[in-house]
Amino acid sequence: MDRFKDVLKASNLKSTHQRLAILDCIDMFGHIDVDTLYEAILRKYPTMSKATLYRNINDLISFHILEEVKLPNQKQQYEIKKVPHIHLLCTHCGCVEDVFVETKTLLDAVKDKSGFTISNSFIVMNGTCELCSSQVISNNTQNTCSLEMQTL
Amino acid sequence: MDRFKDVLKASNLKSTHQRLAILDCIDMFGHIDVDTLYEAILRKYPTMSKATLYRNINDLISFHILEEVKLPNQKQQYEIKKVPHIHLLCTHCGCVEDVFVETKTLLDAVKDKSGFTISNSFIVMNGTCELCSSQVISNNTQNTCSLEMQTL
DNA sequence: AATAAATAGGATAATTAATATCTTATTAAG
DNA sequence: CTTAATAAGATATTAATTATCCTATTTATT
Repeated sequence: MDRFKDVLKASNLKSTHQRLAILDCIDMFGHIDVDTLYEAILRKYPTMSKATLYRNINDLISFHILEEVKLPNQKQQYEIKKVPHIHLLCTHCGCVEDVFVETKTLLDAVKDKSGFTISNSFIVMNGTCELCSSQVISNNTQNTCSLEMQTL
Repeated sequence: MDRFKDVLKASNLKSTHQRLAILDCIDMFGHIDVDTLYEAILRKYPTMSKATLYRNINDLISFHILEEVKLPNQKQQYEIKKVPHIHLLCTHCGCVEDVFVETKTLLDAVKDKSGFTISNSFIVMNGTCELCSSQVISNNTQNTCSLEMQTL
């Protein structure tokens, strides 16, 4: 069940309920900002302090367990660190999708042109997701592609 | 001299000294965060209020004259809006370079795989710039590739 | 299981960042 | 030069983030 226990242990971090809740919740949402995360966690742990949330997010990032996701015109979001991938932000419904596509060709081109040694890339694309495209979206209708959290 | 006067006029925005200073300064630095920008502008306009800076940054963004630049592990930066390009962040000296490389192939691949209609892409790469690569950088030595502002 | 050391959590205060409000000043058009 | 529109500055307010300090929990060891 608690695969994140092992992840924490590997970094010599204690498996507190709060940390596991944070990780499970982020994992479930895929991508989430601090406030939404806090709200969601409060339902399960009404006593969790916001300081604890901020502290843990920062700690988990410094141990490379979490990763920040910076999206244009959006609050900072976080995700479980995984293999490199591209983020797609639907500007209609706000959902964020991951897509795994080969980027080596682009990185090589950039390297050649700039002289930079590239170690990492962060790619975000704006657009319209398949669901939103398939519907005629009225001005005040919004899809909600993002998961609701069922159980923590 | 003041090419930004025309830019402002085109959006029916008044050419105040403050706005021109903000635009000139961002243009000179290329990429800059709010605090550095404020500091730099204070040298020329010691009376400029921070509220004015924030207000103008937001206004200029909404008129697509400025654009936010989100870099990993960095404070939010801003640049003059230009044609789409890739940002390279040197993790040694902190400098940010623009590089103009064809991305259509990647966008098409992402589109095919995801079903998203892509309207915009934001690409940042981390790495080591040419100057830093060419030097043996000791732990506490940092290049300063970023411009110092000479005249505003 | 009980104990103890290390570490993390919670509450709160403090700091920092960003925005809103209101009055005065500046811009730009006539 | 005058005037209407808009922007600036000062300040207050709100929001976001971090620091501090004391208590609680975890985990290794007996």
